[in-house]
This record gives sequence, structure tokens and C-alpha cells, in this order.
Amino acid sequence: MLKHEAEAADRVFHALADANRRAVIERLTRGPATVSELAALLGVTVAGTVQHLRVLQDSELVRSEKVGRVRTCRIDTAGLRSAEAWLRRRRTEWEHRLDRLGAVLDDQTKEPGS
Amino acid sequence: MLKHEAEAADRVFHALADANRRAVIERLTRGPATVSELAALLGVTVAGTVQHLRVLQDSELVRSEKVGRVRTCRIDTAGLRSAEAWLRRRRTEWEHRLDRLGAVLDDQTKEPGS
DNA sequence: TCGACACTTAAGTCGTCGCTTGACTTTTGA
DNA sequence: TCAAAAGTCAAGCGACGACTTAAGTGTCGA
Repeated sequence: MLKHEAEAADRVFHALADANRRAVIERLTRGPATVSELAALLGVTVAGTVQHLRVLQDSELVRSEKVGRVRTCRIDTAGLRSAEAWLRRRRTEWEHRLDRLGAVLDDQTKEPGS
Repeated sequence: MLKHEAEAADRVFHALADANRRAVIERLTRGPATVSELAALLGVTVAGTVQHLRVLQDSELVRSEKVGRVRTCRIDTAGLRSAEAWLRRRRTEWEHRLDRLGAVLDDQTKEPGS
């Protein structure tokens, strides 16, 4: 795996490891929200929420734009996609390995002698 | 979401947040390995490796069995599947929301008056 | 039988993380 | 014009996490 891919995985999975950050993602899948709204949802300070948002943006799980004095946040599927891709690669690689192993075993039972 | 699902997500994403634990997973997708082999791969103590393995097993990302004095570890796809499912749910929910929003906007442009 | 091997467990260290408070900037509306 | 609203930044605190070392436990082979 390339180094920048590994770093991306690091950022994304670290971001997803926190329940409050996942709650932000779940909320944003149902539509945009402001920083204050997210803070109220989580039950933490606005300052704390901003820190979570920085992590989420660095991992491309959330985008946001500020108009006037209010910042509106929305989902960025890039992070979700890259995490999903990482997991799918591991899982399918494993399953294909099992298939190949199964094929080898089948051959062995059909042709016991070499 | 059910509570035990949330706890499972917590465990799995926390497990995946560590680069060494992901390295273990990547290694095990290519076949089983012993604790010592994984320790050598990571470049950390066997004791430290055991701690990682506990986390990975609690999140159903790895299974292991001990025969004699050697413990053999292999992938458990249950954890991978549940993490993948969580991400896919968020992403598709968001994409469907965008579709519905697009449909509404199309209707509005077709029928400007109400 | 006994020493080396493979792992396990406990305890301790050090850094990072999540959160708060408090001071600040910018924008808004009356 | 000015106070309240919305967010930003920095410092600090307590808890947790990833290591280590050190002292076990059980297993294998000679």
C-alpha cells in the first residue's frame, strides 16, 4: 500500500473511533447542520465540537463552509468511501484466499497420490 | 441504532484506528500467523502484540486458537463486515437523500407554481 | 527431568485524546 | 453604535492507550 493511502486510513479510522464523531456523521447524513446544532446534539461545548469537526474534515468525512458568522457542515463521502474500500479489500482478499485454499484441497482429495 | 450495535461499532473502529493492528489484519488476510511472527512483523514486544490481539478479538476482527504452546491467529470477517455495513449505511443514506433532494428540485423547476 | 520456548499477566511510563474554561474575532440586528 | 450571537484559539486537566520490563505458566524436545 502507498504511504499516503496508509496515512489516509490512519486519519479516517482514527476519526471514526470516537462515538461523538460518528454521531455527527449520522446526523449529517440526514442533512446539513451548524456547529451549534451539532454541539447541542452531542451535549458538549461548541469549542469541543469544533475540535471534532477539525478531525472529521482532515479525514474528508465532513465538509463545511462559513457564510456570515455561521458555519454549515455536511457529509463528505470521500472519507466514507476510502474506509469502505480498505475494509472491502481485506475482506475479499481473505475470501479469495479461502477459495483458492478450497480448490487446492479439492484437487488433493481427487488426486491423493502425486 | 440498537445499543449493542453502537458498542460493536465502537470496538471495531477503535481497533482499526491503530496502524499496527491494521498491519496485523493485512498480514492475516494472507494466511494465519503465530503471536511471535506478528510481534516480529510489528517490531514490538510479544507482550505488546498480545494486547493488540485482545483488542482485535474483542472486536471480532481476529480469531485465534492455541494448540500446545503456540497460538495461531487468523482473520475473522465478522468485524470487517460490520464496519463495512456501518459505513455503507451512512454513505447510501446520504446518497439517497441527495437523490430525493434532486427529485424535489426537478419537480419545482417543472411546476414552478403550487 | 529439565532447560528452552511460546505465550501470559501485572505494573509502570509516557504521550495523546476529549473535554473544559476563558479570552478573542467577526457578524448581525435593533 | 453596541450588545448579543456564532464561532475560533490556546492552555490545561484527567483519563485512556500503546508501549515496556519483569515475573510468571504451561509445553516441547533431548
